[in-house]
Amino acid sequence: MSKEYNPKEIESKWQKKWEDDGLYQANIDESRKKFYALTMLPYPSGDLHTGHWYAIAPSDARARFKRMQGYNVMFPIGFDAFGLPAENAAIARGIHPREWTYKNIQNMRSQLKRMGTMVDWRREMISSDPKYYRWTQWFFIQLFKHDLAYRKYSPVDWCPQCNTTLAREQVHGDDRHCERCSTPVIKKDLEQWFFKTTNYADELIDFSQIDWPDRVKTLQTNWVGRSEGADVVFKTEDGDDLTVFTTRPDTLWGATFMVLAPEHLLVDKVTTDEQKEAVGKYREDAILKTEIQRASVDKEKTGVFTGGYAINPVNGVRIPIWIADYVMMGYGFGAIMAVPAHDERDFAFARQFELEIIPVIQPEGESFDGKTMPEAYVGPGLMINSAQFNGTAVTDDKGRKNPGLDKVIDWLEKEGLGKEAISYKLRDWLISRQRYWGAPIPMIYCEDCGWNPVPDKDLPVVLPDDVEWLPTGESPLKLHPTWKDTICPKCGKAAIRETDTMDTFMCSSWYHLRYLSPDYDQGPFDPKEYDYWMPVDLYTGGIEHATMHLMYTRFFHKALRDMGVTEGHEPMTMLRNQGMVLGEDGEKMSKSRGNTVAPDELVNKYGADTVRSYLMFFARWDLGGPWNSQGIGGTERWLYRVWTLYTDPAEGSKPADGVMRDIKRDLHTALNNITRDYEQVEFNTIISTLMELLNNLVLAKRNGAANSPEWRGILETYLLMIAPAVPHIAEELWTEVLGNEYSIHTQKWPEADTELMAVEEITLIVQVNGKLRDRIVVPVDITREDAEKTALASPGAAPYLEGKDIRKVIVVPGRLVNIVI
RNA sequence: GCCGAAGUGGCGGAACUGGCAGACGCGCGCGACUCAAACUCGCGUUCCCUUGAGGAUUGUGGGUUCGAUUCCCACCUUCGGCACCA
Repeated sequence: MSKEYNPKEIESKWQKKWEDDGLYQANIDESRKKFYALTMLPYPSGDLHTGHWYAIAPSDARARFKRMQGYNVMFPIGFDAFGLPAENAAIARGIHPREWTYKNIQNMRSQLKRMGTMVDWRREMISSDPKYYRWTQWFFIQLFKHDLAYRKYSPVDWCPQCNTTLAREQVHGDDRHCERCSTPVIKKDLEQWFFKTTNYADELIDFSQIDWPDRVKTLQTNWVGRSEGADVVFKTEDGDDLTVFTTRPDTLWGATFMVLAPEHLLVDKVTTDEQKEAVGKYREDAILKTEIQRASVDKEKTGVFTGGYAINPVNGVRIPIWIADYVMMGYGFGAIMAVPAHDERDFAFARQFELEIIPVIQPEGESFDGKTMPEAYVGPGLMINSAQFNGTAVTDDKGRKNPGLDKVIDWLEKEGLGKEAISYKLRDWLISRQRYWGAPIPMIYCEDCGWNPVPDKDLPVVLPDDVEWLPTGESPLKLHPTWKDTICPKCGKAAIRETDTMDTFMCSSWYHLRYLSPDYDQGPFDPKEYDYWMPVDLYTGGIEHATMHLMYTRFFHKALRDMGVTEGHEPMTMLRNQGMVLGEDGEKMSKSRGNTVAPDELVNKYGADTVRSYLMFFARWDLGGPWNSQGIGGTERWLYRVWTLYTDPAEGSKPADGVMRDIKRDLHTALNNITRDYEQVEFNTIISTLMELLNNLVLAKRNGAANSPEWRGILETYLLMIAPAVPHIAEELWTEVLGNEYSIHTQKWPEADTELMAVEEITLIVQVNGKLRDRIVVPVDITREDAEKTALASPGAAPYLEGKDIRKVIVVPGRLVNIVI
């Protein structure tokens, strides 16, 4: 048999057979350990692009590896099918978003199948299906009933391009642009639905139960932005409470003025008649500025004195109240105590407006003078000018760990002047969207009864088909003549529906639960399936969702736990991120740049196995990198050479001396390394090890190995090793060439034999002063003494030793001898 | 400014306990095959020079060590995130 390798033919043949046989169906099997492998679901944008392949194909290889290891593996896929592009296509081209979406899904589904994945298609979910979003809506209602969803009127981020509000997480970069369309967002005052993500701030930064990349953990930790400190109650001269949050209560004695955000509620009250005009003007300017864009960091501080004064509760000192836009209404209380001696921003402000600066922390050997200090001092030291606390040590530590803070907070609490407090940058999740193509928020507003959820029996609240998709800034559902009219579920009187839809991140927060039982109608998922499959054992996807999807889904599970829906509170035990495949020019792939690589064309040209293995091989998976259209020839050649190895007749007669021993050692060493690399989700070295091993196999064959009775076993093991990465060629060679029983993908992953890995001889490295001088082949079990003797006498080292005193000889058994002179 | 990741040949990258730097692949060079080319196969390929039992070399500079890509300190560059967060 010496058939040519024809990937096109064998790939479609096996894909069909695998599907017909249901080879990859994942069913509960209590006798086997489960493994839930999950990759982030794609948005059905029309075509599967290289990024999809990069995310899915190596993840599929990893899932196949776990399957061969004996795990019952579920590797599902679905579509994140709600979202703006569908609606924009409707506006631009007059196609219904549903039609556009489902056509794309159909296309992408067949593209996905050409990849040769082990996806169990019976478990597919589509988030825009009513049978799916019925449960998205049900979850919303559960959150509402448990006080985790609420409605609030507040200034919110609005994307003028997408014509909808956004969550804080979906506003990116220093120009505060929309995550989807990159248009800078503006502020609007609107009443919107929020989820109480802030309830879980502390839990969200606890990663003790999960194995996630440090990068993601850091991003989420920074996003939550926990600060420890104290709330301190100042009084205005009128006697109103003016509470501030501070991380530095130890510097309270150095507070020489206060600053309110321009929007702060007390501004009007504290402002004196003389200052009214200036304050009013500043406020107007500040509000305008927020509309355009709030201040860059390095600009000069601006602000206005209100004319009012506050009393510092720790020492009774009267200090002026200013307003300035460097204080944000959205954080803490929208008001600060300013300690210019020990805060850079307050310092800059004080110098700008010639306000008093009183140092209250001083390192030993220094003597600060508020009038001459060149900058704020933020380091450790001893408290001064602070009454009974003088001499208390202040360190660099945050919160209670810092002795100065600890003592002052205790004292504040005892005196009733303030209390320990923690502040977060995390905001509640704004989920209302003024768009059509999303899950309707299942709430009804009645003049008498207020907001009530749609009764369970009326779910899903179905999206009507007959709407106009005009980008008006109002939800298209609102403009529908009848859809919003309904009756109040409480009193039965005429009422209206919520016409906004949900953020699509709501849909993707729980999709991994729907795969468990996509057709289940007694609840969002079948508890039996949940108990068996959850949690996700390995989740793979891009890092761009670190502070969006990956945070939302963790929030979701913590909320589900508190609502009694599930027990687990971490959805994904292990997370690994892939990088991005860039264009050959090193830039992000985009149609407008013309540097995209179409996976369909690659598959036509090379076959799926070559594309799969090249994606695993060409870069570190977690980093990604530029595509190289020449490089793919390397994995193509590898597979052709694999084919030749199995189909060309044996050479020579008998294996030469040591050939079989050497090739078995190579085989098992490679197996050992590949097993480890799969476990560690490091794909590039898997392929390079397989290539290297093939080179050795070719060599061994040339030296007669193919005439050994052991050769067949070696060939079988090699096929098992390549099977997860290149499933088609492995199956073809396994069944059609070796004539083994179908299917290779139900075979067991081989185990590395450590005895066969052992070597009898090693190359002893001889160094003189750490420099390589010789290599000598010696028995592996050579004694220290013999190794030393051999090294000292070695021809490479001897000349360097002549006439020198040998000070020391380091012998590392099995590795090297270092002679120090 | 703060937080994080990464810097190794012409390129992607490897080196998994501190012990042979450059595995594997691309590219390139030479050779075989061919009328010729492509494919394929074989050999070579870190750099430098005064070409040898030579020297240098993992972003830069220091340190620890018999020995450092690996550990420590300082700095530089690139990328990502946050950004007046009190």
